[in-house]
Amino acid sequence: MDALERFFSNQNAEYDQDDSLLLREVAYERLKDAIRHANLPPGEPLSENRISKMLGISRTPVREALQMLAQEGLVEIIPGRAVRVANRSFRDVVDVLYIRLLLEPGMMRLVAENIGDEHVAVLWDCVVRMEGAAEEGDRSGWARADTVWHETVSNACPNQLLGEMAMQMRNRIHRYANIDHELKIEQLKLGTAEHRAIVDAVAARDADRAEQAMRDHLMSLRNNLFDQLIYR
Amino acid sequence: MDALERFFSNQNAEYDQDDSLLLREVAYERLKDAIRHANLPPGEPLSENRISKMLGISRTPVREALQMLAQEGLVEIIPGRAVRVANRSFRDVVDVLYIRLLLEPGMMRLVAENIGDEHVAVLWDCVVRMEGAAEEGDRSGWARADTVWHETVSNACPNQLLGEMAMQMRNRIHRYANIDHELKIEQLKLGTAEHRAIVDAVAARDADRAEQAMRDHLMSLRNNLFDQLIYR
DNA sequence: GCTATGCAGGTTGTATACAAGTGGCATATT
DNA sequence: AATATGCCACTTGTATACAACCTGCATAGC
Repeated sequence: MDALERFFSNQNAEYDQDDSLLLREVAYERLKDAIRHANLPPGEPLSENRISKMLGISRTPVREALQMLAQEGLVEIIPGRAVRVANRSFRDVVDVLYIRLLLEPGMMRLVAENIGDEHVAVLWDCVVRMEGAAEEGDRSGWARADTVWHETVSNACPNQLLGEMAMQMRNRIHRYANIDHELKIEQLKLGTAEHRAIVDAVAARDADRAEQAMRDHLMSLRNNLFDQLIYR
Repeated sequence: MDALERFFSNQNAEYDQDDSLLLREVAYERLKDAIRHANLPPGEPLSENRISKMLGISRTPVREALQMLAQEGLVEIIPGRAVRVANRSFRDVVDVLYIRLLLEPGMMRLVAENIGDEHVAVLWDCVVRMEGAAEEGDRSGWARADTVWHETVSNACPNQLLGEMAMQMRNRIHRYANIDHELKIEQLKLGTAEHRAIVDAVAARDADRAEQAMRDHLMSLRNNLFDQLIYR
């Protein structure tokens, strides 16, 4: 029983009621979770046969789920030979961060101009949770709040496609770097402050400031990541 | 025999040697061409069964090709009910153009800093062809040169993912608007001049100017499209 | 004339069967 | 001992079979 099998047998209960009615969606969600949370090493082979048996469904929807994940860059399909957890390089992280720096400041501008009060409230709540988690050194709690924060922003973006693309880009980086467990406490605090600055601007519906604050946040993230990734 | 069937029976010869060895790739390419060049109206139903019979392959690779196209926004899958040529709205065009305005100036900066002389030569060649086509009022010739121009830029981008995303965004708009046949001659000439300005900057490896020239080009395109789309 | 019902054809979703190819290991051979 | 060879388990790719569902139309009933 390897890591993947263990992950699925532990988490069965949670998904039993996840009836999207489309098995490929179920397989997609479960595989995505598995790759992100089961610490599957890059290069780990993903056999369609084994996965379909683990999930109790046939190969067809599993195959389709794997192809979705491939288009998102989470898995790598070597035609006719194998399917593996994507082996992202340092270069990929640099590339994705460059794209995020192009997309997300512009997204934040739209968000600031259109966000509703409920979404602002969620963002504030996330910031509060991040502050608490940073104080307690709770990295995974901080990461969860961070994820909800970014999801909220993407959902609040009136340009739906832009929101989706931003989320996809963020997911790519997080998968590779396992950022959650590598940031120092002081970096969590700094990141929290940056999020707060962004929400400040958004709550004031100040598009210029929101855009710039997001840019600052991403550049800070880039610096942190470079430090982490270069010296290890 | 409907439009789709006619398209496939006319174009069989061209693709007989397109042995990607992966039937889903073949189906993908052929469907993509069909949607873009066979004037399939938005909403046109695409039956997996019929397509697989037309292409002489089974439903499985056709299905997978359709799902790829869905992720690119070219077709729309209504789960359990139908697959149709995507019905893009005016709003989608606005959204995609906003994204292009975020991505492509930044891409142009990278291109200007890294492009090789061969690519520059191709870009010049495209501009020359566009000038000729604009003079002669040859819209489809102009569109072909324009497409090659943008493909070349995307390929010259050292950030590969960024290049791919830019191409995808451009494809979305072109499918919806059928831009080729709607632009006025004067707009072709203006567009050509804008392309020339960009290549000028790129050839001089002037990243700032290239970025701004691309931004100008896209804003001009946006204005043209709005004029076309609003008043019809 | 109008509504409801049911049947028929077609659609997608899923499961399964089959084919072709790969890789690794054990064995045989030099 | 080292290398070559052949087999076997396993992989993906494709084809096909089956089930559930939806849609539209025709018919029956009011």
